[in-house]
Amino acid sequence: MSKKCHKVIHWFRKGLRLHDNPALVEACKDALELYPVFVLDPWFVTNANVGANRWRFLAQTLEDLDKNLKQLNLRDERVQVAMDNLGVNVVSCVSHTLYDVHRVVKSNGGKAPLTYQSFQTAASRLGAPEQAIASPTLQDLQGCKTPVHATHDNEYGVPTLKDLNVCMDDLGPDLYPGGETEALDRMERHLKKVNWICNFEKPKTEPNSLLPSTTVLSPYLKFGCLSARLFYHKLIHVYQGKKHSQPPVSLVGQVLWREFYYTVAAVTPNFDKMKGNPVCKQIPWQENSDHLSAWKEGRTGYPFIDAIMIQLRQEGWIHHLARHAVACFLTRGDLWISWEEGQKEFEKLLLDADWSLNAGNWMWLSASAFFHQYFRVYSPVAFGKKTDPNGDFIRKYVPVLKKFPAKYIFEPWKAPSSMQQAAGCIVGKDYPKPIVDHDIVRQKNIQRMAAAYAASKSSNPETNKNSTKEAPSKKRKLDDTEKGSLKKKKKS
DNA sequence: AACAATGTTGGAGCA
DNA sequence: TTGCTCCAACATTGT
Repeated sequence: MSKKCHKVIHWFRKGLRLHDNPALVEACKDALELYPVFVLDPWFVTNANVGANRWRFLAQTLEDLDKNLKQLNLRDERVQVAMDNLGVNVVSCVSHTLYDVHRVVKSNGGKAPLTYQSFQTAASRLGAPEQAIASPTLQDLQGCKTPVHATHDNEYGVPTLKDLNVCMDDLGPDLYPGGETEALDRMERHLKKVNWICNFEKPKTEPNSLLPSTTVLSPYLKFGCLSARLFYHKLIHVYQGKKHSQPPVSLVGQVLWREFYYTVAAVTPNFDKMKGNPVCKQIPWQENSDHLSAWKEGRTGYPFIDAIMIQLRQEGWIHHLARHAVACFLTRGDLWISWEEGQKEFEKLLLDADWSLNAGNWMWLSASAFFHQYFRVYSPVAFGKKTDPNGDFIRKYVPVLKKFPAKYIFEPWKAPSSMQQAAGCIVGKDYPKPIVDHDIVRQKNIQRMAAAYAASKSSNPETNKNSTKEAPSKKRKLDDTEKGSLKKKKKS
């Protein structure tokens, strides 16, 4: 069948794995000589927004990939070869997402789906996602050599963190090692918990547990150490014949959220910016470098927010709802700073930082797109108490506060000074006072959001398809009372 | 055609 | 303790 007559380059870009890698299998079929390469652009090394933990994850992933490729004897022949760029045939395959996202857009009438439901409907018209394919085997590679120079490892081997100029002091504990091997192990460990898989509902998981309450497969999906299609079908297999949760809250639903953001991002210009982004509400955010650095460095004076930001910096992963809390705080909730600033910091520090998801979720949380109920504001005090009334999460990540009693640990500035003294932490000296008064700025910012929404309506009414006539505020009040009475009707 | 219902994930105050 | 209201939105689908 296979005609092993070509010299083939397999360019590893996203799918840093052997399993479910159709382009790699395709390459193996045809290759007399195979050159698997991963390109680390020197420009990228200098300029990319990548923190130490994320560099380490990538280096570990490349090490693991290199090891797995070696097991396929993909580098056992050391032959001098002259590369010939003429007649190179490029094969690229969809395997980073469940679907070809452009087909999903087409299925949605050529428009980006702006709700999860419309995305789901459009995607389901395409049928189930394709099955993941097997890793290439030694059999597949019979008759194929991978010529390398004797100096290969020195010149083209996996770079060390030192090569990458990573600041070793910035590295936190190595909780989530990179690589396909770890990804598959981690997935299998979770798949064994059948009841947990079947009952999983994302909004019910905890943002501030001491151990992650979710799978933490996101970094592996981001780098392609794990195939989304493989995870999807493994989940469907566990569900077979059992009652199980449904999208959007289920685990399959989480993979579909990823797909949703990939789909919208693929056809939306300037998706990672406010200006020139047709789906993004234009909001007059303000700059405040003091507040921004306090947020980044975990010095806002709100222990729940600060603990999350410190966990992010140290460990490179925080729970989805913790992201909600700090994102709301930075933008529409408290600091009124552009979501683009938060996006940059997440991109640098999150192991799972994924362009489409990062931008999409920041727009969601700042009520700039997809989500519009801007009066739903997370309290930096109350939200964390629900799942961690004792404040153990805060005690772990902001240890200066650890001696405060539970009653005050979410708002230490309210503790009597004798208690602050006993705890060995004076607020304003050993731990900052709150940089804003949440109860006050919350009100003010809701008003600002209302104004921004109203402005976008009047300046750009044709984006609203059926707004041929203006909706004056009196009319709006009428709608409100109608809504209220309807709610009552529904209940009775 | 017009209108109703629906949607991952808020919180305070009050009965 | 639970459930409702207020804060006052938008895209999409169903009737």
